[in-house]
Amino acid sequence: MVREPQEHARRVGRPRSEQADRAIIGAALDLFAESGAEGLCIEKVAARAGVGKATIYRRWPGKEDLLLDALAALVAPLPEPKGESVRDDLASLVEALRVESIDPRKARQVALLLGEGAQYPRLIERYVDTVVEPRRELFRRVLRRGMATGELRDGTSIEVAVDMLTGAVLARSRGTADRADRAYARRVVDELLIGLGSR
Amino acid sequence: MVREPQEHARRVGRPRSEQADRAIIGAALDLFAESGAEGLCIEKVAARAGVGKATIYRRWPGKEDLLLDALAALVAPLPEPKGESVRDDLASLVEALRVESIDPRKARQVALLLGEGAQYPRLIERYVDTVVEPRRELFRRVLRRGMATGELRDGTSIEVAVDMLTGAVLARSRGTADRADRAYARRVVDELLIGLGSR
Amino acid sequence: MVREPQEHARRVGRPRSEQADRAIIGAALDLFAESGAEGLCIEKVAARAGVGKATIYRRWPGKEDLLLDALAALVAPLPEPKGESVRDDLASLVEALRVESIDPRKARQVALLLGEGAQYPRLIERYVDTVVEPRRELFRRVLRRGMATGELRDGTSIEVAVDMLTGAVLARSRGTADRADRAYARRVVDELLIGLGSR
Amino acid sequence: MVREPQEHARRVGRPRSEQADRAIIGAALDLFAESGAEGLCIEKVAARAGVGKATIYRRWPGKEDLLLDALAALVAPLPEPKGESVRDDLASLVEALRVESIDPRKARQVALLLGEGAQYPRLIERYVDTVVEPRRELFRRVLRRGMATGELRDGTSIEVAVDMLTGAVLARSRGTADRADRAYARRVVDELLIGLGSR
DNA sequence: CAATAATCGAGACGGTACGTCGCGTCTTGGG
DNA sequence: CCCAAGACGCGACGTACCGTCTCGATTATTG
Repeated sequence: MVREPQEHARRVGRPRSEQADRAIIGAALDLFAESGAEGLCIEKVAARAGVGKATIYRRWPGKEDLLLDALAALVAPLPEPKGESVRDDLASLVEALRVESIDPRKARQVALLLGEGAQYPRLIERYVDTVVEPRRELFRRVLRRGMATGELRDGTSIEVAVDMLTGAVLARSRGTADRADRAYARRVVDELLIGLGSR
Repeated sequence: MVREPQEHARRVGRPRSEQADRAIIGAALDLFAESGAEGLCIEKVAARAGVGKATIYRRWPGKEDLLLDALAALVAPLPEPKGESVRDDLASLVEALRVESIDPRKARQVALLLGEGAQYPRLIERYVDTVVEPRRELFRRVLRRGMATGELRDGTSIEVAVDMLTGAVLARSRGTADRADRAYARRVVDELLIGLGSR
Repeated sequence: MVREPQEHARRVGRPRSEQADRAIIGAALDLFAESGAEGLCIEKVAARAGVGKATIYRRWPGKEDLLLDALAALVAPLPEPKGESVRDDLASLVEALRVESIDPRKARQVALLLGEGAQYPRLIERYVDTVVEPRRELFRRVLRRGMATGELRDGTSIEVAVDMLTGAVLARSRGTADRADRAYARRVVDELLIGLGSR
Repeated sequence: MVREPQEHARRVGRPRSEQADRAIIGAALDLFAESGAEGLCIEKVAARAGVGKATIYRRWPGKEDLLLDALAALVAPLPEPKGESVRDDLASLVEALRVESIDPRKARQVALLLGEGAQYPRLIERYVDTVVEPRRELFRRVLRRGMATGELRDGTSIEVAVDMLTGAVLARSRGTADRADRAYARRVVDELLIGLGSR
């Protein structure tokens, strides 16, 4: 007899409706886009999704959790580095972050997690695992490759470099004026590669 | 006619109680520290401060505004650069940011403003003016001085450098693991000064 | 100085709105009349009364309590006995009960109290004190007068007689067929006065 | 073609489980006894009976119907009159009613039907047919026998007499104080037989 | 010094959303 | 066709806060 390949035993009872899943996530994203995190309330999500409130609470314990899952559906993968030039690859990654940071939905997503992390450590942990870490790993791979090919100086701290590259976009996204433009990514990468120090 | 030396005309009637002001701010900070922005509600602030709700609404239009004022009371000035070495000055500024970022109250403050900015542009604007900009200016002054003294390479982009220095701390403050340690600030500054590129 | 005639110290804060009181009771009676105890829900009462739910819950702990107070507004006093003939007086009291028992609202009121008494002993107690007992006392006074004037036999048990007179109406009000008619009250009184036994 | 002797055509497929029937009725009675009609809900009945909700709805259209059937299981037949003395027979019937009325489950049963009758006329009708009428008929038979044997006065109204005898117990069961005691039944019967009037 | 006027605490007001519970129906896989 | 399990849309529950609005009682300034 063949072992059951599924991780969990098949649940008894009526299975959850995937259509309801989709309707809820869709309604949540709509409402979030229209009126932000404050304006998102379970009652309206349920009404717009054509779903009972209990159907939502059966899946998520509260609105933050729902919102997180909904926003996760928005996470677009960063572009795969082309592998030709470390400078170009880093710039295209930073540029992708910059483009995302202009979307106010992404900004709120980051803030939600950054701010409520202390209250919902489980959520932030999952977000870091599924979103932040894979993206940092992309940067790391490029940086390691650069050190291997000699494009980058030996002995550089990869983690610190990742912090500066991704953090620059975060720092710029605060405030409404002086938004980063298309040239921003390249300038960040160049400054970091060349170094501020005189030689 | 004599010019009124005060900004606003002197009001008749009973003046507002400064004791109430202090009690409200104190209660708001307590509650924010205990349960975060979500857990902070005017009714609890009023109850804890021993104050009527109207006394709060007479001063602030809503909870965000109250919260912002309360949090502003927490903003500590960054250390004044000593002016000896650009490398040391930058490191001490970054270190001050890092220390702040460990305080969950500060993390929430940043996040609240970063995330709800789109909904409350007036608030974020004021925050940027009164908190963010003065701090960036400190970094700028050190960087300009470095370029003047020759410690820093000419032609570097000051704004981009500020982004990377301050953003690195932001990037690190996401997630709970791999918290930045005391040596972090110096490493960030050194990597940036030396540059990642090989030469 | 004159003693304060009010039983309780004047409450601080905004006093409760008597208009809200009336609107709530009115809406509750309307809904009860339309759809019975099952159909009466606080949410609808609030909506029809143009009142927040909290305004109701501030006054009554739940729907039973509200309903009881609302129904108490329906209690009409029994007719005062004329004092001429015991037979006539009893008949007119029984007739008043019979007329009431035809009103389905009264029937439900009785049933609510009779049935849920075990769950809400406080309520049934108050109902008995304010409604049942005063009415029984009316019967008792007539019966005592009859014994004093010689219209009634000495040694009769007043409580038992009250039970039979009022209970007959209760017994008849069960079921929909064979409703008691106008002559019913007199027949009950006559049968009881004459006695069933042959002599 | 052979006539089907059973009332309903024999159904194909798996027959209904009699064990489920019993478990449901038992659970319903338990819950009714514990928390009254309000506290009885199908979900709890199903859970306690170890039965799916559909299994209940396959048998009864709603909770009232289930409750009625469950309560019918509680109806004990009144004692058969011995036929020796009308006075004794009536007293034993009234006494049986009195004993029943002390059981709070019976009181609620009566109230449920008395009060919700207007909303569920089908139910009250069936209850009157199957429970009330047979009991009244017992009283009637005794009273008719009494008139035949001369123990009772000719011309008495049997229906009115039944109302008074059974209603007295109803009237007494309202309120918690002054519960009827063992001697109550005999006193009711005697007062009625002798009559209140002086002679 | 009395009148005026804004503030104070308390708490009720009409609302909105919360998260829970129960309804009666429907949908699984299995007997 | 029945069964246990449990999800479904629905709607009422009772609670918590929102921001506003009276209350009677306190202060200051003004006439």
